[in-house]
Amino acid sequence: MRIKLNPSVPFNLEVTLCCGQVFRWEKHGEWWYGVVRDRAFKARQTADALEFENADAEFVKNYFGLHDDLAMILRGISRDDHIKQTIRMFKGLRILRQDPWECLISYVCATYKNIAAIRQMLSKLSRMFGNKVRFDNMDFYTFPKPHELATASKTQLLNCGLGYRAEYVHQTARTIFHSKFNIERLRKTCYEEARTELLAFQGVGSKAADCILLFSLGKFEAFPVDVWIKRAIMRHYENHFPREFTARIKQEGTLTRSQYEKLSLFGRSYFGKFAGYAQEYLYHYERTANPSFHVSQASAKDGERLF
DNA sequence: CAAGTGCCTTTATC
DNA sequence: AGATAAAGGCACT
Repeated sequence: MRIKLNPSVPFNLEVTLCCGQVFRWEKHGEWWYGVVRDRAFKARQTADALEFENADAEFVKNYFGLHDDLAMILRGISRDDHIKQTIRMFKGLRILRQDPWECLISYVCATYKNIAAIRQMLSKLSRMFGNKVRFDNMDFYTFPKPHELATASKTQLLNCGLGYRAEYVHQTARTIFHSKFNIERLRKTCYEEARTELLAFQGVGSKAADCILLFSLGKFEAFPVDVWIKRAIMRHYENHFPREFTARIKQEGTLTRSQYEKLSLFGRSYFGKFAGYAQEYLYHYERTANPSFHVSQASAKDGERLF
């Protein structure tokens, strides 16, 4: 099956899957393979279409955010030359609609880890607690359900490389399972309210909450601030802050809660209601513009480890 | 190749 | 409010 793409609907599958918003996609040959909820499916992009198998068109459009009017969004966030530069380079990067539960656990695991390590943790978690799905003569695994992680032992979680995050995942999974918490419900609440509810979970701080809101709950004003975004702001938007503030931020390693809120609020007010899109373009630019990124991509073993 | 650094930070405590 | 420490372990330098 295929979805016809035309130039007025920009989409770039490769950039969308490689920009660091999602961790479990794998490329085998020409195709990208992913597991979303209970279904394994594959997709590839040709000159004028998005081709896919084992999913219906509406599901694919929804998952890849093809309903978002990206051209309009990009016009809206084009506030200065730097963001325009990132858009020129990565036009077609879209924010996925991930499953909120998987997204929640993913970003609890993601704290203070690099992307390669995050991929490894989530892969092990799925292999150990998820269900095997055969597709194209390969084995894939669904992401474990709340009850599957709630009943996981501490030792098993540690074996997945979670470290001190094991406790957070355990706690959060139990809370969700026992209270029958419906994360999807947060789609209908406003950004602030949904954020407050997410922050109540163990292991979810400001940064993780903003990622979950942006990547799975349709809160496009969310502007997650990690080390890369902090660097991007210091490099290109320093003059939007008092000198004393930026001086302190550059010196210290980690952001305090109030420093985080200031940077994130800047993003929301400067870029507007689709600030989250701006964040992804800035993030990907900051990571790939760093020369060491290209070196590490080139030297990485193909297939399993990376993408 | 060993040792060091950094990582899409959060929590607990003072 | 802000400062401080601790938390594993993988990947890269």
